[in-house]
Amino acid sequence: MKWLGLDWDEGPFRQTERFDIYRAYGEKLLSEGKAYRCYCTPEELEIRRQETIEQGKSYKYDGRCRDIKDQIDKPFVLRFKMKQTGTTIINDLIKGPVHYDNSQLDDLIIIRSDNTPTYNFCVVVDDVDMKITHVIRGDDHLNNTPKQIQIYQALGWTSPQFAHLPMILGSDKTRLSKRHGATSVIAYKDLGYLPEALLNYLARLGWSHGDQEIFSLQELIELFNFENLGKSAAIFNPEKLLWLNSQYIMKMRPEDIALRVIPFLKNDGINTDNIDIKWLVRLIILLQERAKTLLEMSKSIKIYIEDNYQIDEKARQKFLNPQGIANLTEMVQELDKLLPFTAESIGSLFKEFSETRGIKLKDIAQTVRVALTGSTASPGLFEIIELLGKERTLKRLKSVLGGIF
RNA sequence: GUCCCCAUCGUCUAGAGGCCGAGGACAUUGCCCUUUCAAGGCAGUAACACGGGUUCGAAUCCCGUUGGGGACGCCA
Repeated sequence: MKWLGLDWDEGPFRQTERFDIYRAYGEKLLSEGKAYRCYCTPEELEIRRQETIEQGKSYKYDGRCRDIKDQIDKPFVLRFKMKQTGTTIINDLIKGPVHYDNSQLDDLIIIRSDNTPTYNFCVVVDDVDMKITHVIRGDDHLNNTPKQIQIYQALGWTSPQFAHLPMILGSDKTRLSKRHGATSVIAYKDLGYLPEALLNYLARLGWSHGDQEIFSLQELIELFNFENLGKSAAIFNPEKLLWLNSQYIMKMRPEDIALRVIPFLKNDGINTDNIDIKWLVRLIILLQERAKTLLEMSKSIKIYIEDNYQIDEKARQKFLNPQGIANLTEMVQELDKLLPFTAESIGSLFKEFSETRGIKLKDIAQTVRVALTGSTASPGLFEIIELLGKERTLKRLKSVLGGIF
């Protein structure tokens, strides 16, 4: 959450540290006759469960220990006495009213035989104890809610407002979980995603504000509401997240990108201590609209920092052929003479070079690009040359020529 | 199986009975720009699951069907 830029006001609270509170509430319900001791063993329950399933019926605890008056000298759990008639209604902020027939709600265990409380009991007690007004959670909890509502009532408390958000599904349409590829939030950090982008993407999943796609955290805080939340599950779409990430990278200040990309460079074995930040920022400006993630950005930067880049084999065959080498040799001489050494003057030189030789600009440009960066794709060549400077440009080009002859 | 939820382009969504011959975004296709790759611009393909109602009029309301998801633990 911290990585996402999210903050919280209280806690965290550990339920394991609050066991006494839950037990006290359990005792209270027991003494008021709203809960009872159940002596059925897990094994017995399992057998009964199997039997009902075999008969094709839905299992529900039959309440056989409800009316045992005397305390028996056997291990027991505390079960909550659910109403058996009538209806429990959730007035959900998102789903609207949801009705449950009380006859299908069974007496759930609130305290285990080892005297520890169960999840469904803990959350209710916590809400009561901490005077929680709104419970907002995934709609996989919707079915627990009617049971919880009855416990709030038994505790003499009006239940909080509920809002059950739709699930986020994986591309296979099953619930997103640790099992299938569902990368954890922090894994996106390592992949070079910006927390702002991920947060934006997640917020837009199941919620909308007209046609707006990009929201700052501040806007999200101001605009987020229950009315514009959707009811149906959404499928996680990595491509759109990637697009959003690239949008954020394009709009971010290059100085800020520099700060965030440095850890990636370090991670790639680059000594970032002697990097000239101003130079790095200039490079980032050129890379900003081409890199979709910080990781991509880092890989691109590496090419301009380290001179031992690899030349793509296909590119070499296509552009560093005999004609290309001849042109490159002449270009090295021209560049060597060039003053001042700026993107503008370099551009003029290239145009003049191609015109006087009757070749296309892109032919010489691509040849130099491949020699200089190892690839047919890069930011504007003249800017790259300027950024590298005369010395390193010539060093790189000569080394390519040297490697061939 | 039982119960609950949900249903608009491949995906995220706009849509609160007439403004919808359904809008935006991602992806995709074509074109433009161009020293490459991007970015950007323009154009295109593409959806109201189906069947009944209600209404002068339904993507919008009701019912059913189908499909999808979730829950059915001495897990959380």
